[in-house]
Parts: sequence; C-alpha cells; structure tokens
Amino acid sequence: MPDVIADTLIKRLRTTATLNEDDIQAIQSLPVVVRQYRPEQAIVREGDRPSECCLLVEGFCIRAKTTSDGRRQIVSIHIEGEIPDLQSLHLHVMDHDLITLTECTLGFINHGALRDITRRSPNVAAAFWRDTLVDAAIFREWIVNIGQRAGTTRLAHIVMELRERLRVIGKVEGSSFVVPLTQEQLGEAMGVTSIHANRILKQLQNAGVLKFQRGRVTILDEAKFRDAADFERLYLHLDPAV
DNA sequence: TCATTAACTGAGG
DNA sequence: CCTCAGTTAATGA
Repeated sequence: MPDVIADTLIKRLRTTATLNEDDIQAIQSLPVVVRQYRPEQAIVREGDRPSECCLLVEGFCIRAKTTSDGRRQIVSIHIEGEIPDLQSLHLHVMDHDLITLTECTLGFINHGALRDITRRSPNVAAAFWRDTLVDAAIFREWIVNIGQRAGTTRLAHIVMELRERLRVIGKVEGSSFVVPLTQEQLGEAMGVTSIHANRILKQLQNAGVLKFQRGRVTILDEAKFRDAADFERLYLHLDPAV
C-alpha cells in the first residue's frame, strides 16, 4: 500500500501497540484498493459477508444498528487509521451496519492478505487483537454512558472521548476540533431525539462549557468541560506499555 | 437540510 | 412539584 496510507494505519496502531521495523514493512506491503465514499453511504450492512476489511484513510464513519421499527442506534464512531470492520475477518457475517459520516477515503484490504500478515507478523496480530479489545472497552464505556449518565454528561463524555482519540493522532489543535455529526446523529449516538440533543447542546453552551456549530466543537472552559464529562481515559488504553 | 424554539404531555423521583 | 425527555409544529439559517 502507498506509504501515506500505511502511515495513517501505523500511527493509529502505535497509539495502543508496539511495532518494529519488520512489522512496518509487512504493513507497507499489504495490498489495498482505495475508494471514495459520499456521506451517509453504507460500506457494509448487517447480513453482508465481506471479503475485505476497510481501513479508514480519511474521514469519519459509524457503526449502527436499526430496530425493527426503524430507530437507529449509533454504537461507535470511527476516525482515520482505524479498521472498523476488522471483526469480519473472523466473524464472517456482519451483525451491524458500517456507514460513512462524512466524505471518506477508504482502503480495502483483502481478508486473505490480513490473515497472512497476522501469521507472519505476531506483533501485527497482537496490535489487531489489542485494538479489538480496546474497541470492546469503548463499547462498555458507551453502555455506562447511555445507561447511567445524565444528558449533559452523556454528551460531554462522547465529545471528550472523540477529542482524546483525535488528539493522539495529531488531529486536535487548540480548543477546537471536528465532531462531524448533525444533531440528529448526535441524538442517535446518545439515545435521545435530535430535539433533546439540541436542548442539551444549548444548556452546555449557556453554561459556558462548549460550543457546537457545523460539525465543530469549541471548548469554552476546559475545567467546566472536564467537570461536565465525567471522563477517565483509562478505558482507551492509549499507552502501549501499559 | 439542519438547527432552534415553544407548547404540551407524561413518566418518575 | 420538579426535572427530564418525547411529540408536534412553526420558523430561522
């Protein structure tokens, strides 16, 4: 794969795992097919049997499930360098949808090539495994968030998690960063209606905590933000040595 | 299309 | 009673 694409994957994996030169070489020699996607376009759907995994090179996407009466729950948000459907390598039928949030550049890597690299390079296999476990840790945190936290805290927590994940790959500069969700989508991630998501955003803004406009969050008061978010970064396991 | 706000309603503490 | 959150509807950017 081109170095630019390999670098986004390597940068992301190195936030949680340790890779040596051989591992880097193995990743750089992975075959990849690059495709452009529009916003809100399905990459894989529940029931699909994909033969490749998708590396998010640029943009944001979500994993979601929809109930029988059509209510959608966003279960995770993904940023560049991640492979949101890595599980399809071992769980062959998709149990949820993977959908773009923004315009996305996606790199598709054949399952065969990924299986091959995990056999040849134990470090890369360990990195994928660790990444999958962190994914599960994030799901646990989301269950706590949606099940137990009050509205404002719930929203602030999602925003801070995204900021921490973006920060480690160098995508946060200053007090402002991209949160490319509409209020409807924010509601779907929080388990509330878009109208209530709007109320919560207004509350946070009126309280001088943060401002949200056109897919971008600006932190108005870092101390208030930390206080509002009830956030402990432990579950992100961002230190490869721990 | 997305965001905002008001008015009303009901659940539940 | 008070707070939270869904529904409906009207309106603004």
